[in-house]
Amino acid sequence: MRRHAEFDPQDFLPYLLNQAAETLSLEFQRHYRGQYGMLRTEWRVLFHLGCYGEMTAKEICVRARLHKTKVSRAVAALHAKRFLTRRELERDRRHAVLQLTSLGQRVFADLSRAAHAFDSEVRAAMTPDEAEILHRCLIRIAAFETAQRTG
Amino acid sequence: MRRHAEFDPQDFLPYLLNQAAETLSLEFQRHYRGQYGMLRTEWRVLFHLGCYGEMTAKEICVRARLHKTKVSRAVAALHAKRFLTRRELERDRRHAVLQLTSLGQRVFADLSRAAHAFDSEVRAAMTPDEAEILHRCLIRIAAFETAQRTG
DNA sequence: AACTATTGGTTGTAAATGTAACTAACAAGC
DNA sequence: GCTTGTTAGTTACATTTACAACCAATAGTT
Repeated sequence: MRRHAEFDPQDFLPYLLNQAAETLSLEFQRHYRGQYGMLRTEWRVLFHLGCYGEMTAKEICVRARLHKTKVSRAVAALHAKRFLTRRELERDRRHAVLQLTSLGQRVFADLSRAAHAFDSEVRAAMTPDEAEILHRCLIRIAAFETAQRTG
Repeated sequence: MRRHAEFDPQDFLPYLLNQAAETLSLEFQRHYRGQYGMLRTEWRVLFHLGCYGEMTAKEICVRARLHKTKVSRAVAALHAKRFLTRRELERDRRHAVLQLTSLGQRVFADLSRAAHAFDSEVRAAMTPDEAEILHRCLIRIAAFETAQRTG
């Protein structure tokens, strides 16, 4: 083994980052998937609507950095579940403002609590200093290049 | 805006981690996808074979934390591209040892170089101390829970 | 040897995603 | 008013992935 080991995958930051992210995603899935039959994109959309209040699909695309087709389908699914309502603007009927229903808000509150708990659990694996540095680094990395996937 | 902002998505570690990971993945894709028409899983498998030398599909599953069906298909694709060979063990014909061809090794060398460069580019966005802490935290997070997706 | 369990790996099928093409509403220029 | 361009959002289709069932080889039990 390790014959050609020019470098260890574990030392390759993009790779490691992916492993870590996937680990957490898979773990948190069971909350929104198991309890509410939601998909990852649906959870993200709900999350944004819950955190920021009503907004249009386009705004969600930009904020959550999701492609508009993904958002479109997630919104349709959440609508079918009666988690949100869509209200067309009269001044520009292309826009539809999305808003959580009270059911949607209850679901958000529940998942939000779970998310908080999960976040704390992750943070417990490190010191406050480490957590802060991690946060800082991730913000920087996430800002690397954002152009083409917000269309 | 920010009416119900009980917490900002940006402060939620799993979420931020995902954003960062996705940003880097998408960016690095163009190397293996554009140049060699490879998929993400194919790149990962090639990467592991290149770093550690020959091994069986099962070993790749464990090391790379990929499901066996993903590995199976990636191996088939890499085989079709003549990037690797499979050699059955006589003592147990269920196992097949996988090994990069010289073509596969050249591709690995090229992508490995690109990966190194990319890694440096990411690291350039932080101090060595930060990079080390980031690395440490990610290792810990990646180890959180690994059971069910290595089968 | 026959019977069951386990393991490495593949294949079939349904669900999810990406990409491009599309519709509808608006805006600007003529 | 008509043409052209842009924007918000949807739909269609092809690619990718997930999950379960499957096959073949081996190991263990009797």
